[in-house]
Amino acid sequence: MADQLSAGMGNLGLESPSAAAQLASQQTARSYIPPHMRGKMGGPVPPQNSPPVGSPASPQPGAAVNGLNSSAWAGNNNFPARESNNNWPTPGFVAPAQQQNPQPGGGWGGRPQAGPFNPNAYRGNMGGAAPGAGGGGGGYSRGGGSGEGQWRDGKHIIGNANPRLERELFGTADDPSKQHTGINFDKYEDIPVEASGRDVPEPVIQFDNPPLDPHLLTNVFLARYTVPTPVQKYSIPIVIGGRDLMACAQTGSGKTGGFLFPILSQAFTNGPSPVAAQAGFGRQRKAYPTSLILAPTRELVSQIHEESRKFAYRSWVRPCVVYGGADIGSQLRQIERGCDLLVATPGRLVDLIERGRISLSSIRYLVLDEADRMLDMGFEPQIRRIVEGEDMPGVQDRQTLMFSATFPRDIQVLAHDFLKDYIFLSVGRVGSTSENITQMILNVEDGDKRSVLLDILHDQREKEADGGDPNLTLIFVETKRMADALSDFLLNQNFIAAAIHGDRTQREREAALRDFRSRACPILVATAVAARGLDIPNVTHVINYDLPTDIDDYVHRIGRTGRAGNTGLATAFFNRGNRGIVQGLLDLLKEANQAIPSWLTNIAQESSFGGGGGGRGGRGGGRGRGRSAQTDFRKGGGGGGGFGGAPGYGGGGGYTPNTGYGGGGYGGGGGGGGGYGGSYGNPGGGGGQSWW
DNA sequence: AAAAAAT
Repeated sequence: MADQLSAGMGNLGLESPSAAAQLASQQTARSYIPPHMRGKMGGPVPPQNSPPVGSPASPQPGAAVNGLNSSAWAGNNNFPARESNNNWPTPGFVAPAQQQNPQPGGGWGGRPQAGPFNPNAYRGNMGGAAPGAGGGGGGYSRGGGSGEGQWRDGKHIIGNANPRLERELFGTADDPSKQHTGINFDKYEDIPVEASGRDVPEPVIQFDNPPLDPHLLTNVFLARYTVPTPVQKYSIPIVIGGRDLMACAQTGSGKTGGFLFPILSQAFTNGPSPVAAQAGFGRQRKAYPTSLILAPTRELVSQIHEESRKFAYRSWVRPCVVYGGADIGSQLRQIERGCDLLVATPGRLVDLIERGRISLSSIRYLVLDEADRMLDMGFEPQIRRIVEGEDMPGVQDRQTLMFSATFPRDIQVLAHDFLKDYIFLSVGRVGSTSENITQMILNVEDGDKRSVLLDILHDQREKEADGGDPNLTLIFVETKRMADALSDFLLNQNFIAAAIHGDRTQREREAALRDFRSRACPILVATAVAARGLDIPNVTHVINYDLPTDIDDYVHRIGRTGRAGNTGLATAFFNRGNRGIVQGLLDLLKEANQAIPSWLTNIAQESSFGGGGGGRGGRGGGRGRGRSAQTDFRKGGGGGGGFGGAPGYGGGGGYTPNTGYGGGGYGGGGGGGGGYGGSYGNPGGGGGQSWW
C-alpha cells in the first residue's frame, strides 16, 4: 500500500497561466471578501458578539449534499415503494411550468408535458431498453442500458434497476467511500437560514411532504439522504416554484442537493424541452442540454456530476461533465450519448460551444456554483459569454440559481444581470458557532514540527488501537515541495500518507482524494489546493503544520473538520513567523469560545508594538480587513446608508470591495462611517469609489 | 508561496 501510494508522487508538469488570465485574476481577486456575520444582517447592526458565521467557504457540492444519516444500506424502504415502469402523476402540486414561465408560449415553459415528440428522436434512438424488457445486469449496450429511463409520449418511463450501477453510484455497506456516515442531524437544525425577497415560499420540512417527484425521492433515499438540510428546505420550494435564487451558502450546507433535487425533480416531471426534442431529431451530433451547472474547478464539477448521476439514476436525464485537462474526445462521445444535465467548467464549455457541439438554446435551468470563486479566477468573461453571448435563453426564459460564499459587489452585479426578481438566501455555516471544532494552538518552532507531528500521530494511533474511532487527518503545509517531503517522511515513519498539490496530475490528485475518503490512506498532506472547495467528508483532525498568512484561509482549513454537525479537532503549529495572523487568530478563538494560550496573547502584544501592524480596533485590525458578510443588499435600498456602518467591521478602516482598503485607512481612526457595509451595492458610502 | 483554467 505504501509503495503504491508513494509511487507516482513525483512532480509533473505545471502549465503556466497566460499573462492575460493572470492579470484578470489579479484584478478581480481584490474584491473577494469573506463572510462574517450572517443571518443578522440587513437589520440593525450586528452586535460584536453575534455568532460568527464562519468562513467564506467555498462551497462545495459533493459535500454539500450530505443530508443523510448513517442509516443502513438496507434502509431505503422508508419511502413509497414503486414498481419500475410507471409514469408518475406528480401528486400534490400544480404544473410548475406554468409558474416558472409566465410568458405564454415563450420558450419551454408553455407546454411541458404536452409535447407529442418522439423520445427516440430526442434520444437519437438510443433510449433502447423498453421497460420490462429483460431484467438484470447483462446485455445492454451503453446508452440504452438498464439504469436509464426515457421520456416517451409525454411520460417518464423509469428504467430498470441495474444492481451493478447501483452499487457503483450508491456504494455498499462495505465501501464507505460512497457513504456519508456519522452526520449529526441535530446540529443541522442550528444552521441559521434567512430568506428575503418577494413572496418567499414556505420551507419544506421533509423531502416527501410536498413537491419532489417520486422517482427523485426514490434516488434520494437510495443515497441515504433522509432529511433535507436547511438550505434544501428553502431551496426546494423556491426552485420548484419557478423562482430565481441567490444563495450565500457554504461547504457542507447541502448546497448541491439544494439545486439538484428540485431541478431533477422538475425535469423528471416535465420531460425534455420540446426544443431539445426537435433539435435532436435525426440524431445530430450537437447536444441540447436542459440544465447547465457551471463551477470553477475540475474537482468541483466532477463532484457535482457524481451526485447528479446518483439522483438521475433510472431517469430520462443523462448527466454529463466537461472540463479542461481531460481528453476532449471522450467527453465528446459522452455528450453524443445524451446530455441533458451538463456540469462544466467555463473554459471547456466555451470550447465545445465554439466547436458547435453544444447548444444552450434549450436551457431551462442555469446554476452558477461558487460564483465568487469563479470571478476570483478570472472567469467573468467566459461566464458572460456563455450566459449572454451565445444562444442561451434570456433571463426571463430560464430559471437561474447562483451560489456564492460571499456577496461582494461584483457578485451583486452578476446577480443583477443574470437573475430576475430573485429570492436571497443566506445560510449559516455548519458549526459556525463552532464549539464543535476544538482549536489547539501549539507553539512549535519550524525545526520541531516534524517531531511534534509524529507525537500527535502516534498518539492518535494508540487511541485507535484502544478502540477509538479511526481518524482522518488532513495536514496543511505551505509549499508543494513540503507536501511531498512530509508525506515521504511520514511514509518512512510507517504512517500511510499521500500528498495533494497543484503539481500533481489530475489523476494523482483524484487518487489521493479517493484513497483518503475511503480511509485506505488516512493521512493527507495538502497545500492550499485542498483548502477550499474539495469535498472531504468527516475529517477528524486538521493540522496546520504551516499556518496560512490569511486568517480566512485558516477558517477555511479548519472548516474541513467539524462538518455537518460533527465534532472535530484543529491543531496549529504557531511560531513567530506566523505573527501576521495572530490578531485574527485571537479574535477567532475568542469568538469560537476556545482556550487561548497566554503565550499567544503575549506574542500579539509584542507585535502590536512592533510597528508594522497598524490599528487594532475590533475585527479587521491588521490589514484593515474584516471578514465579509452577506446580506440581501436590496433591503438596504439604494441610499448611502443601507445597512452600512456596522460597527464591528468599521475599526481599522472599511474594506470596500471595489477599491480595496478604503475608508479610514490604517491606524484605527476610521471607524463609523467608513464601515464595511456602506460600500455594499452603492458607491456613495464610506470609502466609496475613490482611487486608492 | 500557491492555486486555478481551453489548447
